Amino acid sequence: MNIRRLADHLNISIGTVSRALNNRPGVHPETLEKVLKAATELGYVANQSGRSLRRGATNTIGFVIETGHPAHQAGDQFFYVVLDAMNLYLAEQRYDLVILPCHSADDPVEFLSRVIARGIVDALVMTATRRVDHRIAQLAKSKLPFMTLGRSETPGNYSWIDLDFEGVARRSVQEAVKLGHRRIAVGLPDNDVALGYHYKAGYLKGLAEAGIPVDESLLIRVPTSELGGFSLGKQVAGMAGQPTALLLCSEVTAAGVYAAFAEMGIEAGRDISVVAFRENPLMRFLNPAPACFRLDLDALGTRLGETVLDLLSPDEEIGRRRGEIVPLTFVQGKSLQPPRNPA
Amino acid sequence: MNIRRLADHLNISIGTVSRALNNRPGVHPETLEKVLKAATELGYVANQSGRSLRRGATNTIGFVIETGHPAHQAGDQFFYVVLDAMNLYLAEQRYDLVILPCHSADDPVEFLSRVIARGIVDALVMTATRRVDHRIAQLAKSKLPFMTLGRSETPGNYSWIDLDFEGVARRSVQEAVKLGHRRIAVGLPDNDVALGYHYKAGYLKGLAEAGIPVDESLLIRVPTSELGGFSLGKQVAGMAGQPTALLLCSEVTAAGVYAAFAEMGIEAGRDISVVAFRENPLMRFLNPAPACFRLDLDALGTRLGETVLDLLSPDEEIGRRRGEIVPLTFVQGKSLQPPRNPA
DNA sequence: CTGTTAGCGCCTTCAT
DNA sequence: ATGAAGGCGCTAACAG
Repeated sequence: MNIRRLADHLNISIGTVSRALNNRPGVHPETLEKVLKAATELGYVANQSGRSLRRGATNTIGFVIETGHPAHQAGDQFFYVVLDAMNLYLAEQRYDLVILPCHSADDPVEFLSRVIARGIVDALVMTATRRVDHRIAQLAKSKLPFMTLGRSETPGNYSWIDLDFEGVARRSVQEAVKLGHRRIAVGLPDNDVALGYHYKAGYLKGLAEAGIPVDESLLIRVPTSELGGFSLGKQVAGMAGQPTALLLCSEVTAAGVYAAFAEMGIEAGRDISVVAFRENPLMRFLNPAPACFRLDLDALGTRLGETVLDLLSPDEEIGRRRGEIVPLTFVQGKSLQPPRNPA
Repeated sequence: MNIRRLADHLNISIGTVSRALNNRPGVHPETLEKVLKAATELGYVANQSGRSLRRGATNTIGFVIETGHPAHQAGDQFFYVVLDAMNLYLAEQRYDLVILPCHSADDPVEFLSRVIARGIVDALVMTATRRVDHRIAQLAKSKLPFMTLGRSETPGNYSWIDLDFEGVARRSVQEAVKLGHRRIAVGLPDNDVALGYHYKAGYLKGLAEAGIPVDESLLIRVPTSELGGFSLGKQVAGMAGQPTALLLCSEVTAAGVYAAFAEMGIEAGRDISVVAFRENPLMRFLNPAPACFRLDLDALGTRLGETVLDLLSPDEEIGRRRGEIVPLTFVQGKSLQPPRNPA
């Protein structure tokens, strides 16, 4: 079923049918109704290729994920919830959302070249942003509008939304210090992902404010995974001058840390305080409950949708590229308690 | 950059350029080389809309997910690993993979109508299959080839791949019975998802083989989530005639069950034996280690890719629709031990 | 308000 | 081995 057959069926021209279907002005109300009715009955939906070719736009937003990247194996439903809310918003604005998976054996930059050149989307949302991100340089050269979830230091004409990793780290230090902690360890990602740098910056700022000197041995880099968390827990608990608190920049590592502690007979809070990152359903099942930070995933998804569509606005002010930092709320938990021998 | 500009740049016709780029026979080797070189240099990639419109095919496979559906919030990296392997295979066959997310406020059937009619993919992989699945009826009416991950009872001309839920349940019963268990409870999904029926069938078969009468109160339906598992654990532990073993058809519920047991001072294996479903990284951190089943996600992803491309084969035998059940391997764990008071 | 028509980028058939 | 030209389905500009 194409527009010609639909038009023939109605004995009118394809031009009128097209106008009717696209809500263009200047169609007789009666004709409009007839067209819409017939389209529904015959199950007509405009062919995307024809429309895109003609319009030079696809009305589709691409969400790029790297299926091999640890940020996406983070486990819980983070992306599902965010995507759901984002998709809902985009649908209201008559945009489609497709997820473009870049597999682990592919080069992310080449992958993007193809996406850009083939013109399958009008704008992109990038994830797993690195501090220095070649994909951003690549996109900046093209004319395809894009935004990133996560800041990068690579310049370019794009918008971004980032979680307040720096604020979370700083607040975590403050909460620990308030209870008397002075030897505070931190688990950081072992790759170039941007959030690691911001988290570290917040940690350092927090220490500086409290007048605590930095001990490099307390900055521990591990893979962002359960296993990484396990290793982190073992390392921290086995250190010569055992820290009294441990801060985490990822929720998946928390389970690993708890498991390592369990094996060693260490209890979070009582022996070593733990501040996790994002509150998630799994945390409900860690005992004692981890102190962590709450994030409205639904609002984040909607905001992503708004921001990416703003990129396409002809209005210069709306279309202006902008950055936005999403705050998280501290949630008290039994994993954070005064140290046994306050300094 | 389009094919015309590339052709002009080379001072040859677009027909020749197209032939060269598509590996068609009858292009002078020298010309071929020149074209490929220029295409790389100028960053030319065929526009997808133009190509699709002309060819009537997109060289793209769609993977449909429902972002609001519990099957996808299952937590761990199941889909990421499967998608990565599938994508890799498809890329080798020069196909692209896109993920099409159907959001929770959308009607899955309407969503598919749009996907079908707009012609954005050549074939679909469906997930979260229901026992009675309207989407399958819908797709069967269309001419779009598709396959499902998970069987359904809805008829249609499609291929499917399913995990051996029935075999897993039956084997779980056998292992429990072998150790002396007779009161064996089972956690089932509280919705129409197909796997629940197969798991139940295997459970019943296992009981029948062991000559154990069915006690309906031991079939417990809970949401497929950590919280559902938590509720399940509480129910099982609190029952009048407490079961000595509990079988799970989903890995996410395991964490919840363990948490519920922990709160009640019950230890898996010692007090109530537990057989979980799929072995995953998180299980590493449940204590005592759950008995479960191993699945090669990588192989599953590749197999999905092969199966979906087979649908498009002009060779009648290769293109034949077929069903395939993927076996899982039993992995012993300390959560499965003889009951304290063997029957 | 409606009909006609050009052309988006590409591939393929036909002619050379 | 290459060039020329039609047409996939659609929308927008123009003519009526």
